[in-house]
This record gives sequence, C-alpha cells and structure tokens, in this order.
Amino acid sequence: MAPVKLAFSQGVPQTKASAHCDSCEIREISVCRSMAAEELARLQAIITSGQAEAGQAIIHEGDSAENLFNVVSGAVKLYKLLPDGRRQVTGFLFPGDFLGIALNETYVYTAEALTPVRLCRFPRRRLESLLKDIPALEHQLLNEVATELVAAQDQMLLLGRKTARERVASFLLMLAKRAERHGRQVNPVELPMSRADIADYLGLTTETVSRTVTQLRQSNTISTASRGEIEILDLAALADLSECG
Amino acid sequence: MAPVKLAFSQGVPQTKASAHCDSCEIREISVCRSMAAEELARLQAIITSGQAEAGQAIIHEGDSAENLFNVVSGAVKLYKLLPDGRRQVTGFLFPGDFLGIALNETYVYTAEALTPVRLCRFPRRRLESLLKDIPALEHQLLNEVATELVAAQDQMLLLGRKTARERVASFLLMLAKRAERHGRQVNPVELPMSRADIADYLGLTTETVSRTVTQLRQSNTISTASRGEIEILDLAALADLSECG
DNA sequence: CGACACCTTGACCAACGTCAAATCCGGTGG
DNA sequence: CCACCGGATTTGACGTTGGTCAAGGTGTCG
Repeated sequence: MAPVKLAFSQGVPQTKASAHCDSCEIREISVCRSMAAEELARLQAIITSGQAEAGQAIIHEGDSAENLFNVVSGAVKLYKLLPDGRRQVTGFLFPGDFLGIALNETYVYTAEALTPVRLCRFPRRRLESLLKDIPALEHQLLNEVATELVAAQDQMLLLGRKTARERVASFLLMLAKRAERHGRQVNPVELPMSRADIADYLGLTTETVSRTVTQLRQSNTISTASRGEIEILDLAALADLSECG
Repeated sequence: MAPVKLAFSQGVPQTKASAHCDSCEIREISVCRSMAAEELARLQAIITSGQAEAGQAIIHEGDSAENLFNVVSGAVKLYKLLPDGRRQVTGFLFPGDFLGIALNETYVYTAEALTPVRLCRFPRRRLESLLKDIPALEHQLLNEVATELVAAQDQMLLLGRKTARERVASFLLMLAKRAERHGRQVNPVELPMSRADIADYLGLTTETVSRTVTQLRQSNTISTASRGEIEILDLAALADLSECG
C-alpha cells in the first residue's frame, strides 16, 4: 500500500497503518500487550502510523488532545514551559512508551522528537469508545499511568531534595535501568538528548550538568567515550551517589 | 453496631463499615461516584472504615500494600525519604482523595495524618478482583491517577524551575483552588500542615518559606490572620507571581 | 504560668546560576 | 584531503538565591 500522507498535529506525517500489530516490534512492551486477538484487531482498526523528524514537535502543550501515541522507535522528550521561557523536561520516552495521556481535553505538555521517531497513533475519541468494550485496554492504561505517577514522584524527590551530583548520578542510573528493561544496550548508556535537555530535566543548567559530568569522569566513575554516550565504570559508586533514587 | 477495633497498618484502628455508602459525605467527589447501585453494593461489601490521629502514619513507604483508602475527613500528607533523612512531601490529601495507588506490591510513599482522619479502607486484593467486574471503577481509578499525574508534572515544573516566591504563591493558589473544588472555605485558606511540611513540599527550608510568607504579607498580597490560615488579599498579584503554575 | 513546639528573624555561607570565553566536533565545500 | 563554519559542550570568574546556624518570639496546652 502506498502511504498516503496527511497533515495532523503540526504537520507530522501520517499514513494508513501500513504495518500490522502482529508484526509490531514493541507489542510486548507496550500498552497493547496481553490483549486477545479479537481485541487487538479492533485496536488495529483505529490506528494509523506516524513519524517525526528530530527536533519536530509531536504534540503541543495546550492544543486540543486529538490523538494518543505509542512510540515505536526513536526517542522523545516531554516538556512544560513557563511564560518567560523557563523549561522543565518532565520525561523522556523510548520505544513502547505511551504518549499523550490527558484527562482534560488538552495536552498538558509538549512532546518533541529527539531522533527520527516512528509512532503508532490512536484517535482519542475512538480509543475512548474502545475502552468501554475492552477492559484489558483500560487495565493496561491504568498500569501505564500508575507507573508514570510513581516515576514522577521519584522525580519530585530528585528535584526537591537532591544535590546536582546526586541528580546526575540518578539520571544515568535511570537511563541504564530503562535500557536494560527495554533490552537496549546498557553500557555505554546512550544519551539521545542534549546537555540542555538533561539540565532542564534535572532542574539544573547545562553548565552545572557539564561540570558534574566532568567531576564524575575525573573520579573514574564514568567515562565519556563518544558524543551521546556515557560509559558507567563504577556502578556501585554511582548508586551510592544517587542516594537510592 | 458496636465498632470492633482491629489492628492494621501500624495500629490504625478499623471497624466493620458502620456507615453506608448511601450516606457517605464524599461519595460524589470520590472514586465511588457515578457507580450503579448494584456496583456500589458490591464495593460496600469489601470496605471497612478506619481512622488515624494527627501525626499518625497510615501507610509506610516500603511496606506491603495491603490496603487502599479514601480520605473521608481530615487532611493527610504523603512523603518520601532519602536514607539521610531528607524529605520530599509529594502531596496533600483532603476528603474525597484516593490513597495508596501502588502498582508494585509495596507502597511507594508514607502517608501521615495532619489532622484526625477518617478513612474508607479497601483491601487491595479484593478491590482488584472487583475491578475485573466493575469497569466503571477501573475507569474512575484511571481518571484519578491521570489527574494525579498531571498534578505531579506541574509540581516538577515548580520544583525544577520556579523561585521560592513563585513556589509559595503557586502553593497558596493550589490550596485555594482545591478548597473551592471541594466546596470548602476558600478565603482565608486553611493550612493544616506545618511550615516544615510546606517547605518539604516546595523543595525549600522552613526559614525560606517563613521569609517568603513575610514578604507576601508586607506587600499586602496576603495576610496571616490566625495560625493555620492565610488570607489572600490580592489574588491577581498572587497569580502573577505564580507564573501560571 | 511555664514548657514546648512551631514559627520568625538575622547574620553568614555555599551550591549553583550567570556571563563570557575557549574548545570540541561534525558537517560542508573547495 | 583539508580548511572552515556553527552549534554544542566545556571551562573559568564571579554573583545570587536560598541554605545553615543561631537566637528570639509566639501561641497552646497542661
């Protein structure tokens, strides 16, 4: 089938679903897992695929929430802005992660692609009507949101009470744990985001992140092999520093 | 019926449900709303009532999650601790709020009563089996958790990027909005929590909170009528200060 | 009325932010 | 292949917000 490109949400291209859930590489780690064949078929009937270039916005804070997404490949950052431009990155998404949970009618954060991203797109209205019929789907969503809430509370502890060094250590450990859980390479840890993104995630400045990374390198806790990667040399030391975060 | 007291979770007394959902004062603002009579009856069959004195822990971070609760009356704080004692208050609960969401088997935060508290207690196992039969209940829970997640993301923005003054202003506005939503008195705002609790919620120290409140009083934005209350004199100025948070 | 916990205020300090400059690195074009 | 460009990152010097430490005030409850 020739992909028919249509505009949606800031021009991110979409096509009629060209891939099938059957062959979906993230099915087992996404919200679509543990769904009966018949349910999966109904779900597949409403999805289309989408993609975004690095740097492109997928959804915008404040926009009407028309669609929800699953990240199929690539990495995404979520952020909120204050009127004067101060920014807080609230999360990073990787394949299998769900995007766009908004109980109100509008998105509460902006999502921007860090790398080229492939997406699985669910029209919100149609997904909501499916929820009434497929309890398993609502159950998975509840799981998903609850997991995110727990992570958000850990992040509050980090932002409210940890030192710069503890924040950076916690961040690296979190990325390593997630890479492991998702079956990606753990060491060196891949960092698809810029120092500025990391800073805005950790409530610091790029300068402080950079200085802290330098300190960790000088104490032989990590090594910065190539750009966009950090190798963990002393996991125990890093865990100590992170204060269990 | 004479309440039979049994020990549970750190000695918080419980009784067989002596009140009925029919007469529950928080039914319409809690997770139990929009439930059919038959469903409500099944829910009521598994609940017992509980209570806690001011200062008493209701659940402990790390404990096995045996029960979930609804706050019926009073106020509760939630917090997480670092090994060295640093504390982050992750939320305050008021009547109608749900407590104990934990997808793993253990609680991820401690909940402590700020005032005498009455609770509605749901054994987790039995609630989970009800979820399979009552889609409306799972739906309400999803709503509840999603709302909490949105609030948590706002709090990340506050903790990561706002100044002390903006944090305190945002906090007062949040309390005022919640009081309004719950039909409690809005002005003066009631503060059942201590300055230390506020500080640990806002990622500040008691001294900074105190100084900031003093500043706001001196600029005639608020007045500290009596202990445990703050009157908002200039709502617009406070909203300006909070930077839309 | 006195003890105690909580809150406020003051003096000083340090972690992190700000501003500025240097360096690194990948991409581009000759 | 190599020089150059521009953004990202690192490093340095210095400033500021909010933390720390300490003292004093205030309300509450026995």
